[in-house]
Amino acid sequence: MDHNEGLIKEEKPKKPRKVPDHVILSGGLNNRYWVLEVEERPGHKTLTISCSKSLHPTETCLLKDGWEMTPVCCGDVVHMEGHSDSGAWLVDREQGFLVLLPDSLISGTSISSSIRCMRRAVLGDMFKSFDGGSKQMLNGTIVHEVFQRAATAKDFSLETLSKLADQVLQTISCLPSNSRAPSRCQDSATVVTVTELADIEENVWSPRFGLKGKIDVTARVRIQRRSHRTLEEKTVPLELKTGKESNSIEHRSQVILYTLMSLERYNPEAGFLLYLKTGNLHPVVPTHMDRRELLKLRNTLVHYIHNCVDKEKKRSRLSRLPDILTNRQTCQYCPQKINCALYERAVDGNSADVSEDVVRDFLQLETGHLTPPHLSYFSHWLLLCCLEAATMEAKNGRKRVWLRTPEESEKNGSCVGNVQLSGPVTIQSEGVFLHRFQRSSAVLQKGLANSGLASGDRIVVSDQEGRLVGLATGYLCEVSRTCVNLSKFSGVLFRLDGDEGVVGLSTHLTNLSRLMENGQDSDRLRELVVDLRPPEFISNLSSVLPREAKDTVANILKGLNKPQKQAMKKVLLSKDYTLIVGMPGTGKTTTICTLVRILHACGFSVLLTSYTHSAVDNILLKLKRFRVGFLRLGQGQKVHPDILPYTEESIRKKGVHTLSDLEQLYNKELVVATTCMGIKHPIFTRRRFDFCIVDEASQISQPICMGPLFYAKRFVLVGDHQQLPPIVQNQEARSLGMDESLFKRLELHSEAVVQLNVQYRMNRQIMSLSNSLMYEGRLECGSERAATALLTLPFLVSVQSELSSYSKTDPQHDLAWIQATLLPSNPVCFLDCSMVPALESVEQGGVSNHTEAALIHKLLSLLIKAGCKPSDIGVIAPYRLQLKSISALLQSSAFTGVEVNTVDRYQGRDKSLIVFSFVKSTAEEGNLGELLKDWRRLNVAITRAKHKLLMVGSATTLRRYAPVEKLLNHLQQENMISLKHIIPL
DNA sequence: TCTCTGCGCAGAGGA
Repeated sequence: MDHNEGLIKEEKPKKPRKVPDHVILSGGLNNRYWVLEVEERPGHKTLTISCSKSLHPTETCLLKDGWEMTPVCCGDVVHMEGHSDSGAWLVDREQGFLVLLPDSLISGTSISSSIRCMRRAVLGDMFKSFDGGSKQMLNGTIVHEVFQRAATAKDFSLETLSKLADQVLQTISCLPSNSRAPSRCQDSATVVTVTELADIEENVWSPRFGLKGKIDVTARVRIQRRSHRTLEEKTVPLELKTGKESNSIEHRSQVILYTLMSLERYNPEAGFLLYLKTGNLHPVVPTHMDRRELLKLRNTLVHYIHNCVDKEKKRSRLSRLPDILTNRQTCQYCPQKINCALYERAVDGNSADVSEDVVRDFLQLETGHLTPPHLSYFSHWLLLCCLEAATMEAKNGRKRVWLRTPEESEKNGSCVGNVQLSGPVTIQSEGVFLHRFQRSSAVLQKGLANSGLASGDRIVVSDQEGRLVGLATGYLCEVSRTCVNLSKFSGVLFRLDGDEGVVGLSTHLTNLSRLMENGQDSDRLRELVVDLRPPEFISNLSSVLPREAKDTVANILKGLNKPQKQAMKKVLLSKDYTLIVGMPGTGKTTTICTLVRILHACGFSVLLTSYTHSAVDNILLKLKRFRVGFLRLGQGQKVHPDILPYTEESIRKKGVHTLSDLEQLYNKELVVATTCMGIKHPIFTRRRFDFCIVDEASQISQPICMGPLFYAKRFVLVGDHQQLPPIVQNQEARSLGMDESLFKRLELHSEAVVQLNVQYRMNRQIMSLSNSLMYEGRLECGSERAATALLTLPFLVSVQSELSSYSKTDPQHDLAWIQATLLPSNPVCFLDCSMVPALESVEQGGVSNHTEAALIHKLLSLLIKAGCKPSDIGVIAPYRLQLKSISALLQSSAFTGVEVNTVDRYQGRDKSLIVFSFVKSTAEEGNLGELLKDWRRLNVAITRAKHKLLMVGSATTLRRYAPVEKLLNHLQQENMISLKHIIPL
């Protein structure tokens, strides 16, 4: 018997009985239930659910009349609509809804597109297609814009329309053929008149139904029913259509979904479809059946989106998608064609054997140009991205906007609640509004200044009660100011949440899909990236170097050291790519800047990119000084102030009126700079470059790094794989190689690699640490001056004598170790706290070590007293929580300027003096943590100091980390200082 | 066991 029971348990997919930390459950209107059990019977399904994290008490939910087909699993979160009879919910034909995974908001268009093809809707969620769209779509966008502007101005006269059209686009020939104000809808029984516009492009998030969308027009209407002889005022959604007047299920479904998602805002009973070609207004009055069927579609869609990987024997693999349609007509215009075929072959390469002829022909047509290695590269990275996306989704902070109260969110600094509009809303520029918010008087004393939100942050505006979620998004201009239009809510209390956004990995997947396309750019890149075809070089410089540029180039080269010169030469000779390894302190930025100058002088066009905005701007700031012109693409909010004049936004302000003006703006500069993610810019539909340079390349994941490479004939990757790799959150994805950058992958072709090994940052002793840890002695000092540079401490003598006298009066305290530590002539010190002891403390959200923090505080006080400038000091720790505890001790003004940051954030930067807190110190075995196991992170940490590096940690614990052990073994006796007890000062 | 930067968005029509 026991044996049997064991077997049955094994068969059922075992889901954790415990609810994970990030899941938030609740009862009430916006309830969230956890599914504990699913029992299937013919014709119905019973769920055991609970809205309490303790999973007690439980309730039941009976699904029937088609609802039993809902793909709900144990461990899912669901939302219940309808009512329960003492804990027993019923969802059937007549009543109730079940919303699966309600915190994944699905857009109205996704759902309506799933009516025709569920597979397309799922793929559409994964891959944002790149194709610029059709003429009709462009026309649609323009006409929408014109209509909405005319509606705002309440003027539909032909003159106004054509004026507005001119504003939208200078060259326009397509206007709605019927330009009268479309405000009436008549059928025999009712007359509907639009009386007022409440909003344009209203953004709606509906966590109750798991929906989101943008409503073209929200209108106030007067409904006159002949039979009742009554007048009714209503607010309703209006969906504009510029194409054929089809009144199709898709169009109507969109409207039905809009009425559902705005239920809490104004409870519309109906919505309208407005066809601009004819001016006809079609009422859409949703029935329970309509809503029921659309929510069922939503549930199926969200199920596929969330379960794109499944686990078999602890190994994840891609799940099957809904079947491919065999109706070629529907597929003809599908933008997901290639992804549809790729996915089919990626998941099951042999499926072509069993499928129908039409499908086989389709697969051949779309993917026939690809070899098995290509397909497996695609499916491998697709799996990695799906794994990573799942981890990111679980942590997705956006749902906190509706699941957490503002008070809860304020505690971790991501929110400001209880604010009111104060003062008038002003228009900043076209469609951008400036709002002022103020704490309502009840909570005024708390103030806004020290919330976690800072100017430049993206924020989401919602109402305090959670009825109007995601009303608008915008940027925080100054504390208490934002740019969104909310003038209609003058009496409402708002909350502002920091918006991390939902990035997902759609750029990764889009790039991967692009790599598989059948076309010149993709074919070439596939050959280099996937097939690893060896890069080719030409043999003679004279053929690439224009005669008139020779002198200029020679002049520029003068300032470079030998390996830097080699790098320049290699790039010029390359036909495919060059990899530049920039070891710490070897002047990567200078090298890139010089490279751009040379290429520019030769008349080559250059696409200059990096992963982060700051890295892009660092190069541009240098470039600017050499009078090399460039165009900087990207959000002004993120760009360095000194680079702002070079952005498209700023140049446009000076007057770009015609298409040729725009063309000029995009083509004028040889050098265009942006981040790797910024490649969706329209400039890339036209322009190709001679060279693409990618900085920070060893920190960028392969699918992102290849993005800009599509647009250039040759590329240069700059990085150092001995420093930090791309960050991958999902453990399995990391173990399957997601943290291998393209830089690392291509490095096997050593003929393409140039090493910059001459460094000017560290003095000899500091450099030798890194040399023994990572570079096997290859790193060299560029000058005797750099090699011997020491920290300057003008008042050291007085500090030392103070310490001596303290030692004399208190002989039990031997302070000689501090005196030794302070000496500039002792550039590397490891302060061993094993004996103190200085134990770490593990809290939720991180690890810290208060003793190390206190020690660092003392050391810095003395060093600053001895004359070290606070701005020359950097404090580094691997864990955020430790930074917090150190910063807390450095509050006094004496420390202003000391920069406390993580290893990761210090990459690419340096300071004269660096103090590194290892934090980890534990008596027990195990639980070592990942961060310090990484050789590369340690390498970064010890190569940030120019003149002096102080390390604080417990050698006995740290020896258990292989990289730290190697470091400790290298340290000479005089570098190791063992502390016996806590400092007495 | 905790390191973090990118992103505008959903929808613009066509069968």
